[in-house]
Amino acid sequence: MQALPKKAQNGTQEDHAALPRRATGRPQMSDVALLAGVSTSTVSRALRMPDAVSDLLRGRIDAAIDHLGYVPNIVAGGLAASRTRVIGVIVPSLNNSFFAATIEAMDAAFAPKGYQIMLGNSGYSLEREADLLDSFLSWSPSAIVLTGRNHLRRTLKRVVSCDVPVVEMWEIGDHTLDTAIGFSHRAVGEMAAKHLYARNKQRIAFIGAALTSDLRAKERGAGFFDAVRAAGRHDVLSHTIPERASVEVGGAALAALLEAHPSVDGVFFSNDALMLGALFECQRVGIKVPEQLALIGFGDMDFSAWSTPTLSTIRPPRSEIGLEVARHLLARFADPALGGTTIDLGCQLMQRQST
Amino acid sequence: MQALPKKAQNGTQEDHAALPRRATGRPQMSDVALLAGVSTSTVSRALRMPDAVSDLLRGRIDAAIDHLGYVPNIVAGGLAASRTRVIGVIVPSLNNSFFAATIEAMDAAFAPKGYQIMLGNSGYSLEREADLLDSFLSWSPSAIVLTGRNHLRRTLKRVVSCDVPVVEMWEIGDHTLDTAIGFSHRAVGEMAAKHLYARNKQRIAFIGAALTSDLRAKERGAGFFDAVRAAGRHDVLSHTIPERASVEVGGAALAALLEAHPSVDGVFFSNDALMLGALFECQRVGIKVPEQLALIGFGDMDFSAWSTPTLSTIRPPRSEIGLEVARHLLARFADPALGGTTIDLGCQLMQRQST
DNA sequence: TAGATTTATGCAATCGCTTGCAAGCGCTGT
DNA sequence: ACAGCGCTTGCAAGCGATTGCATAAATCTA
Repeated sequence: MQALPKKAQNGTQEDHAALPRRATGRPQMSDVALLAGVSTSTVSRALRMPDAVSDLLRGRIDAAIDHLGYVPNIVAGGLAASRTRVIGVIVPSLNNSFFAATIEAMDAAFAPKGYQIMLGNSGYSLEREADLLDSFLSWSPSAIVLTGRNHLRRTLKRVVSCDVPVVEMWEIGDHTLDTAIGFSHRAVGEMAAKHLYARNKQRIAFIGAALTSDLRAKERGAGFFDAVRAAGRHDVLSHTIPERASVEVGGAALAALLEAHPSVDGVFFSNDALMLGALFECQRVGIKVPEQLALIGFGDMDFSAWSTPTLSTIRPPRSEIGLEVARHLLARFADPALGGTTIDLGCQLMQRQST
Repeated sequence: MQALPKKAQNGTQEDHAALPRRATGRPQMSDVALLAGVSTSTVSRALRMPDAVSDLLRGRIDAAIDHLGYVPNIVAGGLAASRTRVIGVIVPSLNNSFFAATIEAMDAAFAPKGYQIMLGNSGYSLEREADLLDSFLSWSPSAIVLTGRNHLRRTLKRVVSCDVPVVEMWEIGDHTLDTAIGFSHRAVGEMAAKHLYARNKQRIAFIGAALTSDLRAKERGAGFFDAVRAAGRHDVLSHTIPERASVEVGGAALAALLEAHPSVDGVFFSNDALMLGALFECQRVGIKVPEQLALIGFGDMDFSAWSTPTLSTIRPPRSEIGLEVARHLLARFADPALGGTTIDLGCQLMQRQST
């Protein structure tokens, strides 16, 4: 395809000669080298490891680069180096502001170092996660970041056979695939239950959404029940729904819970959105919060601190996770010996008016 | 592949010879070719244009591919073809659920066709947008998707000089860089004002956040004022704040507006989050919604349909935009003659209890 | 049945950069 | 004066695919 679209005069000086088969039209490293009077290897080094090149040449090269407006071809570089500065990140959802904050923070830390996040959305499906992983690996990424500790066998297999740094985020536990950065969801559930008891609530319950796919939410529920049992109560009250957590389903879930167990006086929600829906339901039917019913959630979403009443919740280290993942990986690229660590960033109880 | 980490037997037959300098350890196209008894060009064609290859060979190739678990090296392919199946998408924010929904939809449409979205977060900065564009272009993407119609000169320059399909989303207008898919924010503002008047409100106002950077929100405000003036009112009431829209700032903004203009009886918010904050403020100080004060927002966020009272809002075609962008681009890859269109997806007034 | 087309393959030349290796250079110590 | 050392630099061989062109085989005229 020569004629119309592109032009491609990347030849040495005469552009009458046989045109190259393809061309990007942009200046390339050899142009920079020519202009600076050095070889391409030196240009490459000036870019990759600046202090391996003398000040004199580095100056000439830099000048040539911005004279030409040279932008390296990352794809060519990636092929030659057989790895790209891509970080494959797989999250279960984008709509969920938890992960959005984590990704923003991660990206903010990676971008200045020249690493590009490649985002994948598994939709809480482990199958899809495995597929995404495969397609990410074909980019020869510098690292892979997965959400949670639960993966398909083939995911694990691929990941170990590919010898690429992997970090699991947003959840920690005993075993570790490689590196885990997050917090214990079980501890979150326990914290919620203990807090409700501390606020003198007697019959406390758990409302969870989409627990079959959102295993971290399920863990929070399990931690909650552990604490209930540890307190000597044996009636484990809960209402769970198959739908994804949202304000919409929160109200109905609360209504259903109260219908089944009218004496409940405190509720822990697997997610703040559910709790907000429940708060609206309380306003609708005239339940006093927190006097009649105490509410505590998870996530510390935007609205929780500013609703009427304000909502108690447990705040996960959303951006901290992203930042820490980036930090860890960056350190590891510099020194591959690192890795295999588990970092617990903990969670914070935000006590507000609803409890 | 067998031997543990890397091994690299991509030689012709004897692997005792000097090992290659580097190797990925994964099987490559030549392995597939060898096993299927064809040349690599045939394998490549079987992958790229299946019906250019005979059924017999295609069968053998497919078998070889999944026998070896071959995954093509996208980077090598990208270099050879001088373009990758990457779509560079730049949005102003990820936390904002508007764009998250658009991206999810776009990704869902692109992924099955083998295109990978590369996401960039400009943080509402045009400078950063331009930088991101540069770094995306060095990936030789198949297309670039930008948010909005407002860009730096150098962004435009780069984009035209690179001869890559570009679509601007979430906003349309008269001029078009290449293709625009979205809706008119001015029309949204007008719709809001007209609706408030239709509900018999007399003194209506606009509350906007971060209008200097969020030019689409500003447009919505401008459309609102247009309609106010068209209705013969000349006191254009508004309160704007520099912070980004959030539930937090919505309450304070409403309080400030009412302090300055106590007679206001209807408010249009540049964003639903602001409106929710204002609703909480109303609950706090005992303002009756909609009797004393009507509220209408923009975005139709998760909570708007389920709050107490439910909130009127104007719903943008969030996922529709993503889907349409993907559709357009996919069609265009097949037939490069397309392009230069503007698609207005419109917005929908969701009338609820707050007006 | 020979000649003209139309497929279906393979050959080999790239795509634009990275990097192992070796050569060049200016010093130092003896 | 020269071997030895460290630091820069260039040479050239890849990295693993894609694809223009040529060729072989199959199909279609006349």
